[in-house]
Amino acid sequence: MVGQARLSKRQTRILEVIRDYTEEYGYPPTIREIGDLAGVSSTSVVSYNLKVLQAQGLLVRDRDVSRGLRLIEDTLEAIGGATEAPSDFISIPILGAIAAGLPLPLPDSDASLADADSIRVAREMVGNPMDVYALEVRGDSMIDALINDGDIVIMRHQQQAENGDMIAAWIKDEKATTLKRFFWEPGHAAVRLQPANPNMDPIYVHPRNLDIQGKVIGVIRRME
Amino acid sequence: MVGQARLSKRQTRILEVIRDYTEEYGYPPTIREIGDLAGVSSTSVVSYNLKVLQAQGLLVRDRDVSRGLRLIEDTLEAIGGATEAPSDFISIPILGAIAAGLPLPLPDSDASLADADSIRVAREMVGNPMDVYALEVRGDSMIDALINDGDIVIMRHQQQAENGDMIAAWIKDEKATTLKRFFWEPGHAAVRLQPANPNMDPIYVHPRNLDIQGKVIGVIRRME
DNA sequence: CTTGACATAGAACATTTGTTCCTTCTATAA
DNA sequence: TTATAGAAGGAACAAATGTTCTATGTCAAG
Repeated sequence: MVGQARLSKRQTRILEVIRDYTEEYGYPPTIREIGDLAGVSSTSVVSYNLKVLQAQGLLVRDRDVSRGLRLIEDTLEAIGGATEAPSDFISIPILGAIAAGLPLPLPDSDASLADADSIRVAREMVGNPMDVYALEVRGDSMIDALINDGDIVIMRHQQQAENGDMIAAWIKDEKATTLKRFFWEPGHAAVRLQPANPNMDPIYVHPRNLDIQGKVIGVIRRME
Repeated sequence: MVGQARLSKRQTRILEVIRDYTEEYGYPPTIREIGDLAGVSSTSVVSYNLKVLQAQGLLVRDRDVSRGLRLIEDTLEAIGGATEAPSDFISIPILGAIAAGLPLPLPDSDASLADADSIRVAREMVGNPMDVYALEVRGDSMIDALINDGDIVIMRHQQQAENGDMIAAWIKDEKATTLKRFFWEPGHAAVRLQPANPNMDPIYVHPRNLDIQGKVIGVIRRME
C-alpha cells in the first residue's frame, strides 16, 4: 500500500485550487486553469502532480475527460489540518500489467507511483492494506485462472505462500507468469499448481523453478 | 425572474439529465452526453435547447467552456431535484444467489432489500447506480463466463440488451440461467450468446426462448 | 395550400483541453 | 564527481467538446 506520503506545498496548493474553483463555478478547473491559479506554468507539471495525488487516493480523475476530476470527501478536510481521516475505502495503485510472457512488475521497482493509475475499493475487499497493489491483465493467457483481458488483479506482495493461496508466480524455465492455487504436499519434491478452473489439470513445479511474486487477494472486472 | 414559459418534455428531460449527471460525477455533462442521456441525437439540438433554457434563467452557461454549465438553485427544486451529498461509494444490495438451474432473484421481488447483505464499491465501478444489485454465484456452472463459485456479480436490471452486453438470462426450455455476451445479428432468427472464454463456442437461442434478466456490469472476487 | 416560427438532424469546423515527449534542474547517494 | 530519481518546464500533438451552417420536419395561422 502507499504510505500516504506527505504532500508538497505545491500539491496542497493544487488541492486548494480545485476545491475553491469547483465551489465558485460549479464545475472543476482545467489543467491549465489549475496551473494559472497555483502558479505553475506547465500543463505537464500539473498533470504530473495530479497523478501523484490520484495515486494517493486524494482525488479521482476520469481519463480523457475534460475537467474530469473531483476531490474525495475526506480530502477537503485533510487539506485544512493534519486530519488523517480514517477511511472505509482505500486506493490501490495499479503498478502495471500482467501478461503471459512478462515478469510481474514489482511494487518496489517503482518510479512508478507517479504514473500509476489507481483503483478504489472498500477496505473489506483487501483486509490489511499493507503491501497491496494491483495489476491489469493483458491477453487471455490467464483464462484457466478465470481471469480475462482487462481484469484488475489485486495482489499482496509476499514471497512465500500457504496451501490454498492463489499466487502469482514466475516459472523460470518456461519464462512464464502464471496465476494458480499453491499446494505443497509433504513428501513431494514438487509443488502442485492448481488452476481455478476445475476442468483443468494441475501442473507440478520444482520449488527452485518457481518465483512467488505475491498472493492474489482479489479480482475486479468491469464490463460497462 | 423571467417570463417562465412552459418547458417542453425534452427540456425538462435535459434539466434532469444535467442534475443527475452532475450529482453522479461531480461535474456537468458535455453537450453530447446530454444528448445521449436525453435521447437527442444532434448536438445542435441540445445546444439550441440549452440556449432556450438559459434565456429563461434556468441555467447558466459559460461560453466556450467545456462542461461550463450549471443549474440555478431554484431550478433544482422546480424539477424536483433530490440534492443529496454526492457519495464516492455506493452500497449495493446482494439480493440472492445465482446458480445453474435456478431463476434469478428479481430486484423488485423485494421484501428482500431489508435482509439483503450488501457490498460496497467505488462509484466508478457501476457508473449510474440506478437499478443496480448484486448476486452471489453458487456452483461452477458459470465457468465459461469466467465466473466461479463465490464470486459476486454486479447487475443492472434491464430487459433488453445491446450487442456486446454481458447479460444474465433465463433460457426457458432448458430451465437454465446463463451469463453470456449478447449478439443479435440482423437477418438471423436467433440471438447469439457468446461465452467470455474465447475457447468456447457460442450458443444460439430464439428470442422467445430467452428471458433477459439484466446486464452484468461487474464481477468481484475475493480470495483472502 | 402556403407561410413562417419553432424544433430537429447531421455534418463540418474551431476551440478547448488532456496527453506525451524531450529537456532541464536539483538533491541525494554511490 | 558521477549517477540516478524526482520534479519541473515547454512545445507539439491528439482527443474531447462547443459552435455554426444547412437542410428538413411540424404545426398552426393566414
